[in-house]
Amino acid sequence: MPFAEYQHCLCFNLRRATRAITQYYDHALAGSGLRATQLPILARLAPGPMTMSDLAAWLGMDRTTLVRNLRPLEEANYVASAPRARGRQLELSLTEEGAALLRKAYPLWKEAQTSLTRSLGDARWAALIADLATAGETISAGRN
Amino acid sequence: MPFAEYQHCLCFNLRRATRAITQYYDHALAGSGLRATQLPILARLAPGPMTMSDLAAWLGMDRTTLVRNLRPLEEANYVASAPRARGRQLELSLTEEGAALLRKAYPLWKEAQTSLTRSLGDARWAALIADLATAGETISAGRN
DNA sequence: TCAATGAAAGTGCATATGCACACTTAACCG
DNA sequence: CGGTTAAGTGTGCATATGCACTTTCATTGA
Repeated sequence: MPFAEYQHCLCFNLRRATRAITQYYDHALAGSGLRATQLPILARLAPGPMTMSDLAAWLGMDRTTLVRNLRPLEEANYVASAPRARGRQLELSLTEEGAALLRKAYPLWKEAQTSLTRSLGDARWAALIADLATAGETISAGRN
Repeated sequence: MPFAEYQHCLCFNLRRATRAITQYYDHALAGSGLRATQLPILARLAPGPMTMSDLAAWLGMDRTTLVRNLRPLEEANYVASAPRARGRQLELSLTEEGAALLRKAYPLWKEAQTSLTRSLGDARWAALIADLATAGETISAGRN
């Protein structure tokens, strides 16, 4: 009976850890009105506008997922979208409210980030993230 | 301007990697009719029945999330639920169809697992998963 | 010029996730 | 015996995720 082997599923173990850590950041950010999943979107737009497709590629998520994830951010006026000259491209930009929210969330995020970093130490976290990136590149290379 | 710091958010990097790896397993399992998220549920029930709460705790997910995740599995008759004598407890068990599906999915899962394992090697994956478990325990300990 | 092509964005569907809250019932207690 | 408490489960809401398919529009080519 090979069922015990499923317990070592890398996908499952990763998802379980990600659930726990996402909750941790969500609780830390609770007072800010931002979720852990929304913060990277705003942060990536802070240096300057981007198109929808480029932002989705950078975030490593399906383009159509980003369409929905942006909706509450646009309704709250944290992100603005405007058509660009070329083709149907949309230019997404951070509004002043969005920038203000990022500044407000920063200490909450920083506290969670620092505290979680301490659990393993900088070096091991860096290695872990680098390893995950390596694995991610390996499997996307396999699609070519 | 501290916005560049957000790029190193552990939560974001974990979530991005998890998205990629979940897709990888989902594609590998495509022919089986099972998703990467459903496989651990069936696998955990294979050795014997469990209650809803115990299963949710083992999976490390919110109990109410499990209620929904079980719905398609019950409708497809892979999992059966029956009330138990004590309290309102529900006893969840794998049906014969569920067990058959697990057997069918095994080679597909095994191929994905083996292939992904090769990307870093056994040792580094084991260390990575162990580190994530350590971090997870640290942050849940902080809630007491 | 106009049809074909291709790029960019959006929709419908199904599942995944967790919080706040409600419901049900067994056990416990006066 | 009746009221309270605690445990176990389910619902409503909002967001997260990706696939198949559609829509829109600029560019390319005959």
